[in-house]
Amino acid sequence: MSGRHPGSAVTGRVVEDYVKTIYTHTEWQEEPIGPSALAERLGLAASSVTEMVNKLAAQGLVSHVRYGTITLTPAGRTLALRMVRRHRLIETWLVESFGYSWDEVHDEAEVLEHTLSDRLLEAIDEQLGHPVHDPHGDAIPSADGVVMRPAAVMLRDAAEGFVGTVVRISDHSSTLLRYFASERIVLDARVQVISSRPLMLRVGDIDIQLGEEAAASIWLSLG
Amino acid sequence: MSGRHPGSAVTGRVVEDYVKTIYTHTEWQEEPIGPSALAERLGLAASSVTEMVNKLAAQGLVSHVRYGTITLTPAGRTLALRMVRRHRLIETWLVESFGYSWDEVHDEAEVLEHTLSDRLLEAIDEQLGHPVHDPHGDAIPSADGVVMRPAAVMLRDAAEGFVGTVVRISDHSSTLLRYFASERIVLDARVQVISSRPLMLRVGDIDIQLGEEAAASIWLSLG
DNA sequence: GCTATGGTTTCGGCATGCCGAAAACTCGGA
DNA sequence: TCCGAGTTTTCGGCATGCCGAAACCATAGC
Repeated sequence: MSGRHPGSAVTGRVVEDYVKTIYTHTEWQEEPIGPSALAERLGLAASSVTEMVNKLAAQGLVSHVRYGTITLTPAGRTLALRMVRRHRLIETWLVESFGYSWDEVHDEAEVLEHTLSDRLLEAIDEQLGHPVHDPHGDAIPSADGVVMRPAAVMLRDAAEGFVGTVVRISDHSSTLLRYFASERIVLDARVQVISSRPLMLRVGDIDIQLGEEAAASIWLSLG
Repeated sequence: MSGRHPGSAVTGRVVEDYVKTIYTHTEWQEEPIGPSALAERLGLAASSVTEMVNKLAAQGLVSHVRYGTITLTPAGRTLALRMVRRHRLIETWLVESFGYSWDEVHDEAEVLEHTLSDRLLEAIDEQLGHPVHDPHGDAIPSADGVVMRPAAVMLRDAAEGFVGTVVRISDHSSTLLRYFASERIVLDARVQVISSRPLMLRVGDIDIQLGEEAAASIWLSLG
């Protein structure tokens, strides 16, 4: 659009989604994301992603060397944190104020994170009492971009016999989320790793066997 | 877009805005809207409107004869009422639950009306106790498209000496809205028409002179 | 009845974002 | 070192919605 002078901060649904997705990929995993994984997450063709990433790079939100991975610049990270904050605050709000269950909030938050005004969002934050994590246990960055995160291990990597409380459950799959809830695997639940292969988890006095995806979806408190 | 089989109900921000604007034009005025007036209201070029109106007509939302005016079909009216309901419920909610003043809600509602899910909207309706009009006095259609509207005269058309209560204030201009508030011209205020040309209005024990635009922005109860 | 004026429509163009196919590249294994 | 499988990028295309300029129409006034 011609009405945008060069160098101005260009946002918009699409930019916001790319940047947020790039950020969340590295939130619980070290290696930066590549075009095909990003395309996968966004539900787009790889060619579309390459194209868009070039535009993001031109706007200084992302750095990307040809045939390499994609990382956020400080400006990109700031925008990403802003979007993550919005998403998680909205999820929390839907659960607290409207009785959504935590496997239902994702889609609605995905839309609203782009459309609520700052004013409304801060009013919601206020009403909620400035929560620091959402119903899944994911950290809610503060308005100025500070993230508080508890030390945690992924269940998959926890040693046999390890005892801890659940501090995070990935919201990647609604099905899994519902399953966990039905098995009493919820935030702050005390659990014990009985065995690693196959993975057996004791919750209360019940032992549950979990698969690969599940084991990569739960984080336990460390210390 | 290829993924849409012919004849399916196509919605989307743009369609929703056109249809809603066509509807609200005739809400307090009889003659149907023409392309240039519609373009004016939407902030678009007339040529863009002609184009889009053709698409709406092809989808059965609107009827339009070349060089003539634009009217809603039953399907179009249904969609329009849905959008009006959403807009006004959201405005009411922002005022009631977040302390927005009524001259501040419009822009936010303009965005959110397209993005809140039905579920969230109905939850909000519930929390508000199913209001039948918004903070300006505009009717909120019910979920099944029924509109309750009080009998009213536009202030401009009220006879000298007429006494009534304010049942509607047009939200067309924020400036005007703020002015009215400062003069105690609010919903349910009891007012008297002292003279017509120039228009003098008595509110409480104060007489206020109003201009053309103001006189076309206020409706008084009839009977 | 004719024409001028103003609203309406057509047309070519542009920007954004997406796609699939084909070309370009990387890197591990032989 | 060379090859090939798997990624990444390029390229032409498409859909949506918008614009301005030019062509078109309706009708009021003469």
